[in-house]
Amino acid sequence: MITNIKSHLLNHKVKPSLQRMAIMRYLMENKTHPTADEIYLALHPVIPTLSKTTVYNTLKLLVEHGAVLNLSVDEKNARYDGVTKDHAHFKCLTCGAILDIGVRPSEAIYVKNIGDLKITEAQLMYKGYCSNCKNQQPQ
Amino acid sequence: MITNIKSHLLNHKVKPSLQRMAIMRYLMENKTHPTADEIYLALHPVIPTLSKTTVYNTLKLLVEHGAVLNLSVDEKNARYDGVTKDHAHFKCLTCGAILDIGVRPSEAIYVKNIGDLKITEAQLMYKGYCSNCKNQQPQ
DNA sequence: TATAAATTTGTAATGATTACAAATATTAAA
DNA sequence: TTTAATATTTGTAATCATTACAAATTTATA
Repeated sequence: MITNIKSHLLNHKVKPSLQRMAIMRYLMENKTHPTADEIYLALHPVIPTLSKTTVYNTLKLLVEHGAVLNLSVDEKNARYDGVTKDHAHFKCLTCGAILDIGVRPSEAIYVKNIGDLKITEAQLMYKGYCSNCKNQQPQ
Repeated sequence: MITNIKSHLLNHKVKPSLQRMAIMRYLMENKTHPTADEIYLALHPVIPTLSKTTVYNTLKLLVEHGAVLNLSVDEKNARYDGVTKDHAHFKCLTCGAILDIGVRPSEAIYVKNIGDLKITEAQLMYKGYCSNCKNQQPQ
């Protein structure tokens, strides 16, 4: 069951334009943690007028409004996740795939404060080898 | 007490050239998780012939040999940590400071495998507000 | 010392992201 | 509905971190 895209945006106080809905839908339907460029390449054939700047602007907007997660998993480019609920990520060191995994950082680590620090967010990032790659050498 | 730089490099099978020792020393003495550029700017006055390419090459080499950690905490540039033992990082959302904290991911999360995945590394990243910034608005 | 190998350097390219201003679409006011 | 104001999208040009590459230098070896 795919959540209603428009109401998801409205819930996050984002006005649901054509482009914004397409990008949000893409992230909700594709759990591959795509880059901005991957999103652009996928949507450009569907919305021929779409510009890459709009993809960047929209992702920034969606992240600011909490509708999308920006992952710092990739050294090269930012990656985005339409699933904002608490979860961890796994990056395969061989094929580079980034998978969602069902460990919830906020459950695993019950901290809101460490010393003087006020914690608002905990991203737990695993690296290793996925099932397809664990018998191969790293690239 | 500052660990001997040269033996640290030798332990990691890195030949201790002048430039490599200077970069390694900088990382061990400065726990600020500097970027490549910050390292270059700090060392260039001391080693006038130092080139930025050497800083990049050396950091890459040190990371490959496990002498330095590459953090994916910053969206913009890579950040490096001379402390390679298991620990977590905290990024202040106001001032951008990245602090080491004494939570050890591998202690906090006792996993070597999740499903089919073979875990070799777990980076736990906290975000929030540091003691200096927690009463201010985010930038 | 001569030669080979490793390291460092500088310049030019790459590639992700952003700045900016024009074009277009949407909304509100008259 | 037209008009004006506002928001959104677009394309181009700039920025900036990082890498490619080949020449220069240093270090190790014969």
